[in-house]
Amino acid sequence: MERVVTEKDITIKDVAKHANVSVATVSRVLNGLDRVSESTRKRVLKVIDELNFVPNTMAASMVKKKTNMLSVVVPEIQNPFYTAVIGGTVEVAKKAGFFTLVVSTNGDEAEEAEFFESFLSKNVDGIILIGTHKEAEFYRTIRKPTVLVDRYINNSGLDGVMIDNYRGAYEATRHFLEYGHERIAIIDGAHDFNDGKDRYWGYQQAMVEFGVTPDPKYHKQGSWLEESGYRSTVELMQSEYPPTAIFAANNLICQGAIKAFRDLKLDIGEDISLIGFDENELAQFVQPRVTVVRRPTHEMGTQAAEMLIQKIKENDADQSNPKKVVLDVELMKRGSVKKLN
Amino acid sequence: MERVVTEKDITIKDVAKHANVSVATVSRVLNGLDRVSESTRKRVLKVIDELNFVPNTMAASMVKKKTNMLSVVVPEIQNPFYTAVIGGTVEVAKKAGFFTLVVSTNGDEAEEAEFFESFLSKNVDGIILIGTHKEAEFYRTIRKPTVLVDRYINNSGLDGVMIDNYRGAYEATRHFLEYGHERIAIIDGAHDFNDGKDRYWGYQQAMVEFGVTPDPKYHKQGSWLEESGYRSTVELMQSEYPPTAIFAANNLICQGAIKAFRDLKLDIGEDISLIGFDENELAQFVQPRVTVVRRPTHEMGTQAAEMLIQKIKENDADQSNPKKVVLDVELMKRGSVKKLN
DNA sequence: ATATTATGTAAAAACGTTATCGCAAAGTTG
DNA sequence: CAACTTTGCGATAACGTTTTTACATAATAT
Repeated sequence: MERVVTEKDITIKDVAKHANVSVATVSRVLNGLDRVSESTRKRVLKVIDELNFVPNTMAASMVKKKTNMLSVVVPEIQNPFYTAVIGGTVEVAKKAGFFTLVVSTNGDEAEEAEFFESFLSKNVDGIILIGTHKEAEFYRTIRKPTVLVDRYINNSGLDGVMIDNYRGAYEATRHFLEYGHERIAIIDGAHDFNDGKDRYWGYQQAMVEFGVTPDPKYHKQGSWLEESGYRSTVELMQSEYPPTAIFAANNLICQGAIKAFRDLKLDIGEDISLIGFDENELAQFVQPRVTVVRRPTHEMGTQAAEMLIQKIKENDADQSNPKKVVLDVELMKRGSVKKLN
Repeated sequence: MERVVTEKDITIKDVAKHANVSVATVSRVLNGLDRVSESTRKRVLKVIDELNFVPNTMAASMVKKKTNMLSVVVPEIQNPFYTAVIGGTVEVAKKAGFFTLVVSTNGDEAEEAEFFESFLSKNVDGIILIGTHKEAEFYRTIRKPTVLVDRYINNSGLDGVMIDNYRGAYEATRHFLEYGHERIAIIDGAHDFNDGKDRYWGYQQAMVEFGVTPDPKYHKQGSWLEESGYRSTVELMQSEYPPTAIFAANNLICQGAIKAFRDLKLDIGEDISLIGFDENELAQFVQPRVTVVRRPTHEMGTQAAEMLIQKIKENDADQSNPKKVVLDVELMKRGSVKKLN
């Protein structure tokens, strides 16, 4: 049986032998930091090409203690918000010569922990993390340059790129109020992280400022998923005093609400006013389109990657003085809010 | 300044020293293949815990020549079809003890090639690939267990998990024909890969079988993106003899068509009949919902991962006898096709 | 009691690189 | 032309594991 010689068997030693130089020299031409005469450089390069040699980066990074890999850890790879963030980080990482590994934890603390125990977390040069763990303790044990995205954990000691959730919700609610709404409902999920809390808080603040007392029956708290948004919307609209306006605190809840209105035969912008948080497919589809709080998803990814790479270059895993960046949100006014005054 | 001792400095040697055993013994308890007396096992384990030792998997895999990592390479991480496949592979990979690295090539041949030159491709135990390259030559140089998904490249020598694109398109078209349609249009993109070709082919076959000659003006070939689907739909509907039915050959094109109908104020299932390929958000939203050809996206991922892991275990990078699995598609009949007869 | 086999462990050689020394040969200075 | 500097390269020690070989000691068989 004929045996095919695969490239992986060829090492730097073979190259050295064929080129009549030492392995050190081959390594030098490979990395190009040290001076090598032009003639030997050419010769070595030629042999490398002939033998189809590809260096074993694993061995290299063992001694260099660098892998040129980042990883970005997200709760859910199917959510467009997260893929947008991923897109951003991959983009800048690549420019800086880093490869990006994507890990999805399914929002499960155990899976997240498992990742940090694994091969990856140890050999990656840095981590971009949209965390699932709630306690700061977990984050403090991370011994790697790390940047949190979206959800910031107080006392985690880590850098973070966030958006102003408070202001986003505040602006949305104020928009309702300025258009004369008072029976304004908010649909959100668990307040496990700051983002959720802040959105609720922003909503409340705006209400209070306009002299409207937030009514608990207009706060529907379920999960952050579409189905929950659907159910909450139906309940609200079928209650005795249905709201005239609904703030859907994330993209999936908003989609649920839109579907509910479709099934309840309620016209958005007419029978009911709606503002969503984050862009989503349906918000852009229905007529009139739905006003949403937009955040710079892609930019969150690029920002985080830039900060992380900076940290890596400075060899900085220091957790004593975390840097936080807050990006701005924007209220995309479209036709889903009816003017009552 | 107080110096924090980080875990990464602790090696198997330290453990050995503290436990009064040799490094070999520590390795043995770590891997558990060799017999170690219960007492020393306990002792070593205790030290490992105390010192917070975590083995450097990089070093390990260098000698083992195994990393327990797979990678899945997709053209576009934002497309839900691909994320579904990813979800499937990650699921079974994890069960088998493999970590999955996700790489997105943006449908760019150069980026794909770059990946195969990089660290990852060399140190991963196997690859699941939704390829971007068109020539078989590229695939024949891959010296790793690899399974192609969705797009099969003839003569690549690689295993593949595909679906029956031909039959999917055939069934869709036949459905139109059986409901009395004759002016049936197809909107697709470039025929770069088999999937696209086969879908067009299936459409044509059905037409011919029903004695309807496919009219070239009803074949709109643009890109596979939403915008192109939108434009093609508008052109078709504004032409002199608009079709009564449209087959949108992928998820994005279908979304484009739905948006076009909205803007043209055409009622789906009434003014125009529509069948899409692949599930999508809008197809499930509009009323009536849109009939689509459904393929088992998640299962494509799980199947591929199973085949790959099998191959890895058998240490099989043989390209002489590729195994192909073709999964079945299903026509999800909903309300978007009007009966004309 | 002796020969045989099983058990538990240590020592050392890999794995494929890079980094540190060190030493010739060639180039530069005064 | 002697005394330095460069320049170019080879030897070799890391890096942190696993694997192989070898060798005691304990258990079992005859």
